Amino acid sequence: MSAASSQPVVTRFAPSPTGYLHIGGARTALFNWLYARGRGGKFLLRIEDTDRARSTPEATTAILQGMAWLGLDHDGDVISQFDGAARHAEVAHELLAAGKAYKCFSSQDEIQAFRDAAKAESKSTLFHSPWRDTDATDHPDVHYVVRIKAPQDGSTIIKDEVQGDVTIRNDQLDDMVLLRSDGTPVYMLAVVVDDHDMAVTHVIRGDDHLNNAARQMMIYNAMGWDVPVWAHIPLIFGGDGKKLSKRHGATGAEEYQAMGYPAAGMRNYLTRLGWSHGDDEFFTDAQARDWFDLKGIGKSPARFDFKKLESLCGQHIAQTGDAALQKEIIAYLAVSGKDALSAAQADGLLKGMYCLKERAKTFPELLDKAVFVLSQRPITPDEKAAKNLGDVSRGILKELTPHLHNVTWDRDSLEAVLNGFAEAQGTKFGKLAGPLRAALAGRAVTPSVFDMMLVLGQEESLARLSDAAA
RNA sequence: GGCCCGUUCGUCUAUCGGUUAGGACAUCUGGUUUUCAACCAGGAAAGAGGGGUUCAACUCCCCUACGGGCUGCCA
Repeated sequence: MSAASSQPVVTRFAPSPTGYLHIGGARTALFNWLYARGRGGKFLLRIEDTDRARSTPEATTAILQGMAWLGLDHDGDVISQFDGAARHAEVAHELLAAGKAYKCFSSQDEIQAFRDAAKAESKSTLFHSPWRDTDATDHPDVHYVVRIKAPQDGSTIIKDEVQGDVTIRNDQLDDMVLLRSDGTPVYMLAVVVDDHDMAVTHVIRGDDHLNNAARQMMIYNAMGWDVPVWAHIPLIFGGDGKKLSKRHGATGAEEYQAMGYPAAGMRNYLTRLGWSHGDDEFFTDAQARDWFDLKGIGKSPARFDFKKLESLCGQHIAQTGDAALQKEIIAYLAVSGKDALSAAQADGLLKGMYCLKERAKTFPELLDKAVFVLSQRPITPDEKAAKNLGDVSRGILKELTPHLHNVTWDRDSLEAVLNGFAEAQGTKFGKLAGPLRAALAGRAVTPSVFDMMLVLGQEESLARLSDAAA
């Protein structure tokens, strides 16, 4: 085991700024965050922007926003990998000086020709540079790349916390390029140098990097550096078992935010996707931090299931404090481009939150249940509600209204009055509910009639009732 | 092509050689109810296939099938 296990934990998330924060990347970030936060360690963020053609500042912003939404706060400054280019090159030169790397003068055309030929003959396409052991006096005066001298026999064992020990024969490793012919470092070098310099102890990343770990270990070994603890986690698939892509719907974190899923529910779902702690399904952030470990991560890819996400989100909404929920909903409205709430609406929403949050899985759903408190008089009933406001119903409402003028406006009194009124009419309260919903909310589906009256208050409730009865 | 990884109910998963293979989401049935949701009770539902090892295999080994990854002067 590496020396890293006895040091304070340092993890990092290292996305490429070529687009939004992919939901799979978000989970990788979450795992790193959870691991570090649960152990009093540090969670670092490094933007892998060495591919200048594809990297954009907009993408970096999108990634930062996605992480902010999910509450994944990182320690220290955001590090740009590109900024470290000189240091990366320095390491390559160090390796060159130590005879652990060499200058290769083969042109890309030559290499390509070799690979094409090898492929045609179904032979290994690993390129063996003829320059590995040539004397400097034989070097031509042309551009060259710097390649590492890969070990030629034996094997490399990746001790992975998720995948177990993975053995790769060294003859499967080629003398990979460290510095391009223009002198710039490649990614494979940059990650290793950065992870070492940042003192990263645990590398938790997608398993598409599993094989790369063996290549990267060549650099660690050549430099005499400690190898970090590896944890290569499986990717997330769409519901059909294929790699999660646009046709599955949302792939960007901000899309989930715009769809109105609460961040806490998202964290819970993403944490549980591919990781388990016995039978625990619903948990708080504090529990997640306490429980999260590498051993609990599964080895097979998991499919994204919106139904389960919603179920978990519903539970989180129900457990979140009213004021915090109101704040999150206001933020949701802003990012999803919907109309902002007026001060009165925000106030009403907060007042009604106690009964709204019990019955919504997403913010749009909650807002839909909240129309009664967000609307102003006069209330225009929708089609279904209108059916409950026929002549007979209006007559009943007209008769009922006076009974509500002198009651104490609390649940018990209201229930007593309405039930008594129903009884007097020779009917049951259930019959009254439809017209009352229509009058109070203009809808056929609403929260409890009593809750609405309580939230709206006596004056407003009576006004709406009179409006409808008129 | 070569190398590497994976495969338990529809889905996420538990199990770490001996269990009636457990839970959750979804689904079905019944109940409660003031609409919707929620809630309560119950049901159906799984070890990819084939060989070994063992008294005993979902669990260990091998092969096959299927899925995925790597094999760049991309990250």
